[in-house]
Amino acid sequence: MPYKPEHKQATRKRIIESARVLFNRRGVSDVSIDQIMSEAGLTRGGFYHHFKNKEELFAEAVTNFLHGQGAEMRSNAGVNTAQPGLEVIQRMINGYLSTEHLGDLDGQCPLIALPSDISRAGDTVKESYQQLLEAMIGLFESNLVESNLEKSTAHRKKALTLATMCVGGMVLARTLPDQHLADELRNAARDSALAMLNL
Amino acid sequence: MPYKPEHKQATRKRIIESARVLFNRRGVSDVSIDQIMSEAGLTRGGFYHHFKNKEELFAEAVTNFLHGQGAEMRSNAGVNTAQPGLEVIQRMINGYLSTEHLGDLDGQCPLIALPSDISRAGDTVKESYQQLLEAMIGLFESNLVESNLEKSTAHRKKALTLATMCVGGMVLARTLPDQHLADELRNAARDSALAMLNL
DNA sequence: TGTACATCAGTGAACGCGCGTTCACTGATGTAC
DNA sequence: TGTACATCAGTGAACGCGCGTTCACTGATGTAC
Repeated sequence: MPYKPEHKQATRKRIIESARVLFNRRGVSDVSIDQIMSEAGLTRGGFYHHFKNKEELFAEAVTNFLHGQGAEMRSNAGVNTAQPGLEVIQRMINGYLSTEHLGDLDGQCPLIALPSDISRAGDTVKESYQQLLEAMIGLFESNLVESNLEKSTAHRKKALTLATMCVGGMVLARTLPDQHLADELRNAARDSALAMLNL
Repeated sequence: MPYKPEHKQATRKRIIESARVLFNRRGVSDVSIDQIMSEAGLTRGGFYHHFKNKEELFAEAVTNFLHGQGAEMRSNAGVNTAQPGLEVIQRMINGYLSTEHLGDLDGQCPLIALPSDISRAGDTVKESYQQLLEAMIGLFESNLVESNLEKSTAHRKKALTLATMCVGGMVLARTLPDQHLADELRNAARDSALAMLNL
């Protein structure tokens, strides 16, 4: 038997990671399989040994973020390491709406970089995207529950609103040509989100 | 002199309107100039008598919404006809985050349909997009000023946050495959936005 | 330990196709007389 | 009022190009002996 199973696995990961970065930079339609494979140090022909088609790769790229940079963002907010509570939410909001995240074109959350691409993609992609959003909503919701006395339906609504503000603020900030307005909007979203925590 | 000047103007409008609808449905990259011209009842060759290139048409399509359907949305909220005040904002939020707006793929606001396309486009497009967003922020801001006693910096921040919630809520709702979650999120955004008005 | 070999990850030429854009043209129009 | 004509909006064939995908192949690998 030629090559160990890990070898193919590792190549596959490399293609997904290359795709994730290029999609984040230029969108799905404007990045070719040639470019993705080349960025991964491979040639185009090999692509179909790893994926059924471009759409499958797209879904994998979103899922990859969920378990990679996304998990890192949640971990930076203190999930699993810190005491659960509003401080975890606070760190997540500050991180998500930060200047660093806005500037990190390669590492940014796909919720920000690719909403239009995803709304036009197939169900597999959309489900990956939904999982990612649900991870964010879940982080907010569970850390609200532990922290104050509101009813859980109110918590749920608050968690959904916080997710809307985080993603919405960043999507708009990324799109505006006027940097000052972009910052103003992002800061307003962040402050209003933090204000909802009643810290 | 052949044809009246209005004739070319009218054709140009027809092309822009055709583009606006098709872009809304399928995005900019996935709609061809052939399809746009054909939808407008013309053939591809004539396109360059009206526009420098596809990008210029994109910018025009966004601006067209601002003065067309967008103006209609603002007018439905009661701008210029009703007493200025929180009720105008309330109607705008309810309309923007409505089931009707979510279902209106052809007539929807480009802020919702095309954020990713715009973030990758040139400055002309981005400026058209910014004008559209500023119209929304301006509606919120000016109708807050007339209505209560907060400081104007607080009004500005609130207007920016409301715009984030409206656009963010709809962008996310459009992208989620689970209709129930999409509705839940959109309703949460709407309720939280309305709650900021202290009606 | 050394070698022959089966496997299959990766290669790169080729496919048909639709794209954005160009251009020589055509023919409906409004005007000058 | 009727006609000859200049204009230019609109046509459609053609361009080079890069796309997603297919496929016959090649050669590095781990294994069997």
